[in-house]
Amino acid sequence: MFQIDPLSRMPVYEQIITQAEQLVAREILKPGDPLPSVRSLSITLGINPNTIQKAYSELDRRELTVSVAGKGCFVRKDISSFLFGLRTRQMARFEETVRQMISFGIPLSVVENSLHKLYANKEEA
Amino acid sequence: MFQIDPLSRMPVYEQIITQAEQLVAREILKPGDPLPSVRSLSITLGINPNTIQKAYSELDRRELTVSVAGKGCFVRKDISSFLFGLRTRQMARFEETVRQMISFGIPLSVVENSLHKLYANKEEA
DNA sequence: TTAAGTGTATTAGTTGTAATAGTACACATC
DNA sequence: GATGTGTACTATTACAACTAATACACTTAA
Repeated sequence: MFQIDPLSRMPVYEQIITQAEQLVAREILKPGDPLPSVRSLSITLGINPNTIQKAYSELDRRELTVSVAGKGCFVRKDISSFLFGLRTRQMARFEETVRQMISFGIPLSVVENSLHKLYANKEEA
Repeated sequence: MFQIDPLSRMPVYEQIITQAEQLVAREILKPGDPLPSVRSLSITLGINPNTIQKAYSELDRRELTVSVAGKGCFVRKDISSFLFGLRTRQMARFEETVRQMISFGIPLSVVENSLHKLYANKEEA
């Protein structure tokens, strides 16, 4: 369910955050579903429990999950607020990327071409 | 000519690299033009000379500049190789961003809309 | 020739973040 | 009561970014 690339520059806890967000966005994880427990996931991935906890805390803060002592960490029943925030953040990233393309003089036609090609093959993603 | 945001998560030397690339891409810096000297820029920005040197070394490596001991650091006469690499790297970044949009379920129409709006206002960038 | 200004190299030390390690506490469930 | 859950805390290690200080080689111009 979760996979860590130790060679990536992205911190492990960020990798977990990103993957959890994607699992929910792709509806593999649905509202009410439990995430692996802090300890079990730490064993599965071979990393320290504190690192998992750091990721889960951030997921709580982003209103994707609710963690309850003694029970576990669950995807929120209402994730509309999270999904809105996720899309907003991603659109901001996209706009920043496009502004760079413009400042680098990359023509719109080239960008459009790439965009359509990627969306055409969206099954593969 | 260069401005550093100390609050940014981006390392100072990367900020310098990015800004130099943009200055050349926007033709504010042209082939043959000198960059500020390591020492003068370090004083202007209030940072250590070594940090500037690290940025300039990377710019040399990316074939944007040529540094000559005793003379200075200059934009290469032939920057075609650099510009090609720059566009290639930026396209890769763009594709990664779009893949995330897809995995987050953001519709193509929304992305297209944003893209065209940004390119329509390209003067402002 | 000399002085000043260039890039370059080396070594050392400081700072901040990521991650680990170990322990302890509070809560829920059976 | 035992087990499994999230949470909290401190200490430690590892690494990258950055600073600091110094030295060297080269170019230019007085």
